[in-house]
Amino acid sequence: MQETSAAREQLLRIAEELFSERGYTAVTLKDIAERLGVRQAALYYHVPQGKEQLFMEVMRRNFQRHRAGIEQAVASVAPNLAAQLTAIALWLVSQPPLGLARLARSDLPALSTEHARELADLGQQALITPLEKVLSEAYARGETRLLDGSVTAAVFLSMVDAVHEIYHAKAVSREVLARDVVEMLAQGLLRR
Amino acid sequence: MQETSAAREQLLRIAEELFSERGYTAVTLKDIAERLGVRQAALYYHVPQGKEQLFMEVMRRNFQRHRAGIEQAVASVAPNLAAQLTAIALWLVSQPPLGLARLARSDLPALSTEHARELADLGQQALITPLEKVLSEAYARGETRLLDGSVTAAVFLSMVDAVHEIYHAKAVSREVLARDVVEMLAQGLLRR
DNA sequence: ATTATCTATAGATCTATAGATAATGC
DNA sequence: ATTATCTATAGATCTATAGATAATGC
Repeated sequence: MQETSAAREQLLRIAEELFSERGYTAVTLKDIAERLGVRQAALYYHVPQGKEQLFMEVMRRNFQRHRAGIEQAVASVAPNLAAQLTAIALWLVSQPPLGLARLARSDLPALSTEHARELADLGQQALITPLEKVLSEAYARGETRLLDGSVTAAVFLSMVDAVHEIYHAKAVSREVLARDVVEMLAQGLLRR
Repeated sequence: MQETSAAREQLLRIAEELFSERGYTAVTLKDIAERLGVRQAALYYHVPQGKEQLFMEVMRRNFQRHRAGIEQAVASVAPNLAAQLTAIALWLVSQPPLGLARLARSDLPALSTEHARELADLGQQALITPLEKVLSEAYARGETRLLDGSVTAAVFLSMVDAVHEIYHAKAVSREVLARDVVEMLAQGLLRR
């Protein structure tokens, strides 16, 4: 692991904000340096291998944080699907947007194949696998119909990610939107 | 309207494929020219104002086609929410991925403010508004609980878009995934 | 001596323009 | 004459490297 100074920490924080917002290809090192208030070349002191290394470090932390955040969210509520999905959704909307579709379609193709594979794996482990677990346990408790876990997990993540988009246009907090979206998925649109 | 030749038509088709897959910033004119089998400079014969114009023309058509496709999908089935959403979903997964989140967060910021606004408006008219109509009519028929139409519309679109992602990883057709996703949303995950 | 920046710049890539060329249609 | 390409290249931008400078910590 790379040793870490306050300045380096700050760089990773800013880089995560920008990469999460606009993605790997749309963000330049100059954009990041400007936000930090330094010259573009100064970034290379902290990240000698350049932009791709910076993105990889940011994403590794990002997924690691999500793995912990989701685990914590699930453990903090009763073993009940709606409660656990709500807790996960609230965690996710408290963080920068995931943008998994953009990551897969725009960002990963711009990286080396090894790095692309690594991030795909980390995303799987941090996000899909924990959700599959929550879903399969809910099924075992008799809460849900039979579902394909990985499909449901991916759909859930994309719904929650949409909250970040909707939030820009609506005068409602992300928390309220997150709860609405989870209820929508859990209960369904149709009257019963 | 620009006059249109077979070669120009072909260019717009290829450009739409690439832009839909990787987004505005990640696709270069050279990428498009290579797929077409011509030199990068040759594109300027068909699109004298360059990359941004090309993207705008591609997206205008794209949204126009979706407006017609969704209208047609809705009209082709019984006035029943599940049926209409399924028809819309099947239409959407038969087309290149929308990637609305990437459009909003990565692509629009790279365009002039006028063009960004135009595409945001066209997306609203082509996708959100028709879905809101379908939802509010279903509510009027007593089929659904009370919902926020624009939130539900945005969530639906992001779920359906996720099908393109999931499809890469699963040995299931987009059509089957689309039906599963709509049923998931209509019925909800929980047993009743 | 180490840490964290800076200036300057090379090299690559990307968009866009200018002018030449070849094929087809009148 | 028009259509559709080409080669060549200017200009802008982006990543990355080299070497200088200033501040702090021993």
